[in-house]
Amino acid sequence: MKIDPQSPKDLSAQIAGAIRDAIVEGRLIVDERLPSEAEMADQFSVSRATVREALKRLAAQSLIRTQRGATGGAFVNRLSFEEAYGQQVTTSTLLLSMNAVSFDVACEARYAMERACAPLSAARRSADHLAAMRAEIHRQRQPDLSDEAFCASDVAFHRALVDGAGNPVLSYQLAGAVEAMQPLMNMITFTARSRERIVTLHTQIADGLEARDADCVDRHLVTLETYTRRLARNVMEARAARG
Amino acid sequence: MKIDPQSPKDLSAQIAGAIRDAIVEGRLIVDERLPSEAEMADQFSVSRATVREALKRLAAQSLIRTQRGATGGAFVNRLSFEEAYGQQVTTSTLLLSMNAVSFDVACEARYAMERACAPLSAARRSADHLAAMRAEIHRQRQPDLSDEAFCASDVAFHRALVDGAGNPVLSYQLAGAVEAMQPLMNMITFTARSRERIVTLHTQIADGLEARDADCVDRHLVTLETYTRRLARNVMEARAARG
DNA sequence: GCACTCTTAAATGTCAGACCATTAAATGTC
DNA sequence: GACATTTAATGGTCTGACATTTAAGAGTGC
Repeated sequence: MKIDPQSPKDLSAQIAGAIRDAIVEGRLIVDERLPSEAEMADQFSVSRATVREALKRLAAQSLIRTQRGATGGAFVNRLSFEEAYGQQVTTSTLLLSMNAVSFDVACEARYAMERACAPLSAARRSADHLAAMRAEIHRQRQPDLSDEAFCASDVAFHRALVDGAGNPVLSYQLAGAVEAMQPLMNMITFTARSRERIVTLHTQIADGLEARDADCVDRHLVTLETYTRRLARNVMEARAARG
Repeated sequence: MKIDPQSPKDLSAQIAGAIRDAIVEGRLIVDERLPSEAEMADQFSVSRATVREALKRLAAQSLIRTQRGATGGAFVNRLSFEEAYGQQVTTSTLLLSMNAVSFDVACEARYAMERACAPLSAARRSADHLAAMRAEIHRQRQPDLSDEAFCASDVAFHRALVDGAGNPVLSYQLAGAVEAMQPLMNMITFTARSRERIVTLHTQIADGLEARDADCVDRHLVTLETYTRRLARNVMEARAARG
């Protein structure tokens, strides 16, 4: 692994890139220990501080983990679905909030993906998944539930639907889409949302999954999407008229 | 923004977390300049090196960018679809390669999402998207095309299909799924793949999009998925028998 | 021989101070 | 007014030191 001291890029960025490539290409395998910071500083002919900055970059992406002490060091980290999921949510949330993505576009993407899960979930959902969804519906019926808690329960409901497909890759991919929508959803939740309507649709979706009726689930997901998008449009128009 | 010097976590991780939260919650807005490294070192009562390690963590996630010079500093970065796309691909690729995700599971997730795009793409694809797909099909017909180039063209074809839906959020989400599959696909490409069969299916898909026939596109995507998964299964079985 | 304590060494985490490189604005010069 | 020079601010890098954590080894008592 070599770096170019004349490159316009930071040395720490070059070093981080070289190590990242080695991991992606399999030259460094999971749980393998990297050389100590001092050794790498020698190898790359840079100071230890520069090596450390490179390692922090990799740690921020969960590519390595560090341990202190005698047998410590930096180790190639096995990226877990949990970690990947967290990064996915953060990235998606920022992407939506920073790029003025319209509610319509985000909503369309979310429901398109969720509908892709519906047939798989109808075929494979376990009793546990169904119970989780019923529990969230029950919670959503409590009149004294705060708006924030209702939103969180809504996310949990859809998460259970997605997990029901029994495909961890699909769950990971959809997590970002569903969770990143929550801030956008909050914009309309506090004004015009009819909880009763949503609970009814959730119940119909759960019923469809219980009967393993993919078409039924799909139909009601479409209805939910249509309702949500119309709601958002109304709120936007009302705001435009007022402002 | 405060940090706890007694916390078991690294100071640089705490500082990075505090700044990240400020960005996610909107207390720091796009293109806003952070205090200089020296000022932050004062504010947090840490050394400049520690602040720098925190900033590198944020830079690795594309949350900030830095500029040198008199009016330089660290600025909150507008996360572009391009950057998010790149991170998504890296994360997904590592996730699949490090967690022994079976080809079947990854393939199912990928085609489930791609099929979700099909109706949107059939309705909205522009002439440009169609032309891009035809061009890739033409390339795939060249007998002297290397296996790597065929794979890349395959990815480009499906990317054009997804982009045809005209939803950047969907394109971003699917990019990881499609590109992350490529290394897995390579495992079978060099042995059993029939280019003719794949080119035929690609042509039928493009025809369907040209006719704006969503069902036709979906049907042939299913066929492509089935073919791909059967191919992989055969290769695995052959390997198991040989080994 | 076993269990316990102490020492030691290796590694990361942090700090302080210095210098370099880059950049734009301020200043000077014609 | 246009151009060249200086200057100050800032990130990038280096050096050397010390603190903290951790596991292994050495020593000690029974």
